[in-house]
Amino acid sequence: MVTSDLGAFAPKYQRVANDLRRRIRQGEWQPGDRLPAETALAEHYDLSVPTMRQAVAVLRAEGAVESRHGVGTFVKEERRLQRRSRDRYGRARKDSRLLTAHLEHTILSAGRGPLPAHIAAVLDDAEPGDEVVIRRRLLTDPKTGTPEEVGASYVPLGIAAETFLEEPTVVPKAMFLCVEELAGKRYAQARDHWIARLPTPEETQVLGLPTGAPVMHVIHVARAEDGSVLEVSESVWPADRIMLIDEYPVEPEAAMPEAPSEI
Amino acid sequence: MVTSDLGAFAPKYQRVANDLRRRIRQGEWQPGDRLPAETALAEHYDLSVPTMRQAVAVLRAEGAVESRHGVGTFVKEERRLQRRSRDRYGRARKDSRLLTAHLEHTILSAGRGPLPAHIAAVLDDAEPGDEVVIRRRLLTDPKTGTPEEVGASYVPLGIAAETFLEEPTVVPKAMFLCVEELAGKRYAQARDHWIARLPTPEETQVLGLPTGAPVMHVIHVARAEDGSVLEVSESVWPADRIMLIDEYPVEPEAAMPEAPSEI
DNA sequence: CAGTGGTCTAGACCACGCG
DNA sequence: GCGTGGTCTAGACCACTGC
Repeated sequence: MVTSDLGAFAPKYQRVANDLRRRIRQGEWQPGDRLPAETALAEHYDLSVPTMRQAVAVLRAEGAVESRHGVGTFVKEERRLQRRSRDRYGRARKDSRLLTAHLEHTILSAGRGPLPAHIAAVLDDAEPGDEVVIRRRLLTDPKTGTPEEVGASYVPLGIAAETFLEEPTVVPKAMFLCVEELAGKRYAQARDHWIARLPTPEETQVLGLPTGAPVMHVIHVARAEDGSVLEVSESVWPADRIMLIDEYPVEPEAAMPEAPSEI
Repeated sequence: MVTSDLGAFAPKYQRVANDLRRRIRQGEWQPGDRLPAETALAEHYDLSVPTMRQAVAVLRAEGAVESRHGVGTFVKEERRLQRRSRDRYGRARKDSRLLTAHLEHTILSAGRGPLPAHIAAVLDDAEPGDEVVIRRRLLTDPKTGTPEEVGASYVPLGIAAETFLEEPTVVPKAMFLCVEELAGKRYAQARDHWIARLPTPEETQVLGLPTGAPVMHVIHVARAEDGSVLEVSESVWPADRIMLIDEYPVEPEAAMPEAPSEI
């Protein structure tokens, strides 16, 4: 395979961003170290300051560095915490990589409100604007104070109306156990919708994201055996801090080998 | 709940980006429509052209608009194709939302090479640099010519060496069936690792991504009953075109309700 | 106070696609 | 040729932090 001349004619800000990325990976600056000031870097690379800033902005959006206004630009530690999609149901709680137990849970708001359109879009049996109980939460690393996750739960009025789920306090036990008790039904099926995107302005603010940094967004729909929705829960994480894990058995007898596929 | 004054003191380029986003959502410009030229927009919003460009760049990274050099900036259709994480094993092939069957498969390269570090990082039983058979693929929408997915498969030498998997041609049937035949073992367990991030320069080029647009990256590890790796497959999609779906049964008896959790 | 990054301007020049 | 977006420059001014 021929190595392409990728980048030979790339714009300056990209070539410089690539070079900075390489120097960081090679350990020229360690996590926590401050990079030279943008004016100094601009001089070193023989660039104007705005173009140099554009190069640094690339690394900032990637999560490789973090800029603190008035202080400097620092190399970030590359730590992508692993999280299982099904941790919410209590399995694998003993796994040391589990996150949420270490995080501080805050309820941003709780009460009735209209079902957002992006939630209704993944449900066949609900309309945007339907009144539901909405609980918005924020999870923060108590050690660093860093916001790690922002999310919300949507519970049908028939289950949550006039209950403690309308109160803005952390629930006494795992959320799904509360809902099971109130609904009188057991969780039976789940469907997750995983999206990567850029954050909304609100998310940028709440999560303290740098401009251009993407987020991972999961909408989790839980239903009872009879198919009725018990709870919809959505979570948004800064993309550079998370890796979502999904383990499952393969059932080869279900295979239908008719179509060639490289996947 | 009090509506925050978010954006009242936000930078101009953000306020203008928000306004453009709103105008697009309200249908002032339909998908396919061309936005006014940046100079015209700059005049309308009483901004300098560079700042106006910065605002447009936000929408471009979000996937809301697409700029064609020398032509103009156009509103993109919001279509997020749904794809099941486990389609590769032939289930749900009848689902009309399944993607890969409609796509054109191209083998970019096939042959032996070292296991990349980011793949070894999710395996307990392999080291970066281990020699494996690597098949790199590109999936393209034949109607539009748009690249929709770039990816690779990594198969242990013991299975794929001296076989047709080292040839850069599309395999005659589903990949996992080929590997099962060659290995003499059945696929039994799978583990997926889902990451959202900004693309590498190579991915930006191959997928034709605008600057700042994120990608979704999945590493799929398939093992036999005895725990040996049969195949590792990774896929990268432009984030704005995909929603990954994961369905699974909930087993409430596995719950361990000891820890309060809002998730 | 000095140094840093964040925003914004004004304008030059180029590359691209189309008529 | 002309209008478009893509890149780059030079510099101003501000906001934030830490000494």
